[in-house]
Amino acid sequence: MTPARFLTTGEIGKYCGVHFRTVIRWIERGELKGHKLPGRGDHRVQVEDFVAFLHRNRMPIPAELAPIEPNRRVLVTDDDENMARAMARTLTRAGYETRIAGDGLQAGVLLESYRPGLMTLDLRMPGLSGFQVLDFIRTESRQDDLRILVVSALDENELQRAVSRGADDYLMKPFENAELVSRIQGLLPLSPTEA
Amino acid sequence: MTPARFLTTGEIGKYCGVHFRTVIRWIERGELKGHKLPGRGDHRVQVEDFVAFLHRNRMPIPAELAPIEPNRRVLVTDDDENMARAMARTLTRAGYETRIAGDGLQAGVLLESYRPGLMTLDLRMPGLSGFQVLDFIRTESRQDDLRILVVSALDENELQRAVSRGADDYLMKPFENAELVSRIQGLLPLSPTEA
DNA sequence: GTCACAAGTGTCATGTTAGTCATATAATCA
DNA sequence: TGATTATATGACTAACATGACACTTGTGAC
Repeated sequence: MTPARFLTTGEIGKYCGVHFRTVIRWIERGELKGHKLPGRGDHRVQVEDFVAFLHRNRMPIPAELAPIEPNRRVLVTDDDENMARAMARTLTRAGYETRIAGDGLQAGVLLESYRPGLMTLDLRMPGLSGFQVLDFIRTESRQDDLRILVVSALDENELQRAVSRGADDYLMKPFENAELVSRIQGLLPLSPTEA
Repeated sequence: MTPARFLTTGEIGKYCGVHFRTVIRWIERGELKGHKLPGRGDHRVQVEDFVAFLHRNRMPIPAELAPIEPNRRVLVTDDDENMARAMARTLTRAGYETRIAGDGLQAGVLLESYRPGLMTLDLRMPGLSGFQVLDFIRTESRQDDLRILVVSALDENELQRAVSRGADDYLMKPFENAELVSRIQGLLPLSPTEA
């Protein structure tokens, strides 16, 4: 439950690095939507109005006020650029956001900065053992909610082994686009409005 | 709630010894990240962005703006585990904190989660071109203040090229421990109490 | 050396806004 | 309830934005 649906002038002032006196003047000028309470005439601003105000003025939005949108971000890792692009295109059409990582470093950085809800993992990235990757992500990374779909041309035994090491599902190359989408939808469902 | 601290153009001007008019121009030119307030259009800059700006331009950082302990974290990347351990040990003795990344994925994750002030980069990581790494870090990652020390057995020409691609300094293998420490101290100085 | 040029910075004047102070009152907390 | 904190308000002061222009510095051509 969100603790404060409404913000006071003082709170807004702190968020904006501004004196609350200034916030009152913003409200009086109509730049920031708010209302007055009986009594002393305190101002209250709805969080969403404040966020809209911040957005309108290109001001940074504090993380705790940002609306939590469902995670539909997919990180596609594959050193074969064409393959990666094709997968990303398919997923974009299906309603996902995608980023591509062509090597381990990019994958690592994007895992932390892009915070995907799912990553596809090629078990044969150059310089990386896919199993080491799984172990590392499951033990070192703090992303418990990250789904991992292993995509590889290895035989089914290996893929099964990947699942036992921490992958959530697997897909054998070559595969149909529809198959890719359905596997991913199984792991990271989209809400009806997004699909 | 942790409201971000903001600075005005005047405050920044005093910190930098320039007129606030100049600060405004920096912001308009995009060299310093900032945003405007409604009303008069005052600029506000987040402390964190200002510190990054100072770091980028090799300007001294006022102590009161870095209340968080100075960053003395070093990420050692080398696929040769013995080499990595030796470097880490040397740096630990010199007063640094260290983490080791044995492959690109670990390096990427640790770059974002460990937030080192400096990383040593082996130009010959399996599956990674060192130059691609430099490009990627300098363009994609938002860690402007990350120092990169290239450590490699490549010839001097290549190392020079690495510097022109975004590395801050280089060190040829093999090297003496003292040399390693002095290079890193040059890029990421420890305060007297830490040394 | 010097000349021209470009880019960055400081200065000035003007208009507007944001911060400060004092005081009153409501809201919050123990 | 009583004490403390937060907010509102008005008047005043300080700070900032902006445009125009001058000054400084660095660079390259001659």
